[in-house]
Amino acid sequence: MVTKVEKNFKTVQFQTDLLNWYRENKRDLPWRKQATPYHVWVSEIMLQQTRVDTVIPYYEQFMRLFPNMEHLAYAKEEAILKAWEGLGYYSRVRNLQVAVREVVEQYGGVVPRTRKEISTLKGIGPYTAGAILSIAYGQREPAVDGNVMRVLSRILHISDDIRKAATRKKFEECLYELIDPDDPGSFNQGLMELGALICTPTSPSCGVCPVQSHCQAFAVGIQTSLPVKTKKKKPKKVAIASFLLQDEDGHVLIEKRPDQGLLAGLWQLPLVESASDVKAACVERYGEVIAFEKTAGYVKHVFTHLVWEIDLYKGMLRKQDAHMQESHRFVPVADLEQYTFPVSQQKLLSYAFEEGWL
DNA sequence: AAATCGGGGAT
DNA sequence: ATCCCAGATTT
Repeated sequence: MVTKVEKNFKTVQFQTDLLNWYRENKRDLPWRKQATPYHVWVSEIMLQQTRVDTVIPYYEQFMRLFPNMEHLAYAKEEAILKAWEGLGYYSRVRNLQVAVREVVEQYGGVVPRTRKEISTLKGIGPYTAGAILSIAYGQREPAVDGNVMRVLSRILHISDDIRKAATRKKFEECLYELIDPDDPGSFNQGLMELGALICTPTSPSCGVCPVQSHCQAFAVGIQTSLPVKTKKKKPKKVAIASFLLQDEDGHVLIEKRPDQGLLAGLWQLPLVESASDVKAACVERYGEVIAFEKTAGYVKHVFTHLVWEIDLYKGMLRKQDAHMQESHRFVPVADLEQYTFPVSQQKLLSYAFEEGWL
């Protein structure tokens, strides 16, 4: 067997120190009340790239709406998207439903217990597989997220770029040696909790760290220069013209986005990207527009890899003149809340309400 | 290996 | 402004 962790590392003492601290200091989080595979699964999907405080209310509502795998498996897509509205990375909830259906229909309702099998499920990658297996099933499997890489890069003084995929594997190999054999779930959560509460990115609280004596970075005073992470390039700007188009009854035209790609399947005010002649673009798509005007409405919305700079235009469209497409719908203002809108669109709609246009 | 996929909070 | 967050999937 190849050893990844240095011989003089006091593994058992480290496990004890971490677990004692975790048991005393762990936060009282809703998904820790019931650690069934389904509860852990839902929480871990929501927590991907998303902060604990953001997730809590979504998690509680989601478990009320879909209390078990059968409920989620047979829920309508509109219902699961609505429950995810505002949380971001919407493919997560679609993948979750696909995977839950597979468990219900192919695995007899039992979440698979092996890394190999569970990893075939949509949306379950290396981290989530390890989290479910260790927390719900008590298996000695690593769960390497951003917290764990930061904590371990400091404790073990690992300087590999954590943005590279190979680096995550290196941490997993270390963890197969380090992980506590008696309580792997608490050990993994302890590492993450330590990263969230003590071993924070810019100003770690090393003075009160329960594993300070094990930390090689602290020993030489370089904890704040770890982990090493190459920075990524800035998002690209995209000019957007959004249209608030109402018919003679005051119904609003909304559009369903394609089922692939950015914000897939969510609803929005009709929009065009980088049009030189906005009114012409609007008329070409939807037919003759009355009282078309640019409003003072403007929304800047930042995604991970691009920035939408949205100008809001408004006008009236007669139902009989409108070029209607399958993806579009005129809806009464009171019905808007039934649809799932991304945050950028919620900002636009809020503005329209404030102006008294809706 | 690099790009895509949301949104919010801390610094 | 920049980084980070209990990452996974697609290209």
